[in-house]
Amino acid sequence: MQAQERFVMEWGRMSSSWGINRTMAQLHALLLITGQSLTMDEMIERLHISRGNASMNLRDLHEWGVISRYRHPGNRKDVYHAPDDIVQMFAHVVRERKRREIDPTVSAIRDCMAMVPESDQSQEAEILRNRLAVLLELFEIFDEIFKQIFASNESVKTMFESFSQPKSKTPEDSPG
Amino acid sequence: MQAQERFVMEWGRMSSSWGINRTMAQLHALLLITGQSLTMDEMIERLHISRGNASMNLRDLHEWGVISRYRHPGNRKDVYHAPDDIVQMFAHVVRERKRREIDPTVSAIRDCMAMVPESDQSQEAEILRNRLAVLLELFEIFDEIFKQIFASNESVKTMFESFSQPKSKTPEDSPG
DNA sequence: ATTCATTTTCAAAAAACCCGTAAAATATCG
DNA sequence: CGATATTTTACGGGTTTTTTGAAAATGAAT
Repeated sequence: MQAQERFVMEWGRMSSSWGINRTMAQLHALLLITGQSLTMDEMIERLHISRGNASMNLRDLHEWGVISRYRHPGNRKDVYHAPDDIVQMFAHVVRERKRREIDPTVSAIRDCMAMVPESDQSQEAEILRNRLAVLLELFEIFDEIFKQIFASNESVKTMFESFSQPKSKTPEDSPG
Repeated sequence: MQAQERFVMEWGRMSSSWGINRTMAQLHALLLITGQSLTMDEMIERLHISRGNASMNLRDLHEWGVISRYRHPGNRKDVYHAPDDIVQMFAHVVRERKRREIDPTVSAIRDCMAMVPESDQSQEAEILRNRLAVLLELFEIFDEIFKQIFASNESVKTMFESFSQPKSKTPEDSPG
């Protein structure tokens, strides 16, 4: 399937701009776009990567909560699967990145604010205080917007429909 | 100023998670948080970086449109300055990343869709079509939301106030 | 308990990325 | 123009990140 391959390549190419390694992005893309349950061996073969690389990145993807791992009874091999709801998956990634990357930075900004003595009325200090405050507010706003958008499954659907022109939808298979 | 230093370090640390190199993030942070016009030499000294490194990353920041470069009459040295409106700056960065990173990916996804023959009614093809469509819609939604949020200076301000509790604001200096 | 299939770990190799140096280019002044 | 100040470019080496491959660990089946 030529189109699948193309997508996997593109996803891998794009990943570096966002601080994600190529293999992880490609594994994710593969599961996402095929909708199938795949074994590590199948993915190793399709992506031409080593066993160790696959193992580590699949673990990371699992820790990120964007893929799941099953084992069919009577079969020793694990199979990996991406959830069918891509919108939810997206929301999940954003939530996770916030937790891991934004929240620590917000803490750090608060620390910075605490490091400027109240008594310091210099212009330098005033500017610093102001800019830190604006950044904090910005982060809060994005958090708020995100919460409103992805508050629940329902609202995502609503959003989804109100923002986009309805297009033809096709049914999908389910895990397993 | 201890707090400035701390912020610069934090911004540099965070950058790697987002595909931005440390020096570029630190230069940006420095200009952003001090609100001052600084020369390359001043920044080189504060960040302990080389001339070449500073030059290249300042150029990149300028190409990204997040800093400006002036030269005061009778002075040979360039000075660099970050715009005072941090919210606008943020909007600008998002817009730019969309243009550079998202748009090409959206094109690629369209290409992928075009690669699946209409005639192919296999489940594999249906799923692929569906998922690509969902991704496209997602990108469109985010685009739409972003446009609505940052449609104009005014709406940003409105947003800004409606989403966050009003806090004490301090005046700032202007470029020069 | 042993074997066999599979996954995980980790040290080392490879690749990608970043940065400093110094030479080249550009700009300003006399 | 020539001298001086400053910025830019090129590239070699250093650092970090990613990937490999093989050994160790796991765990299911006999």
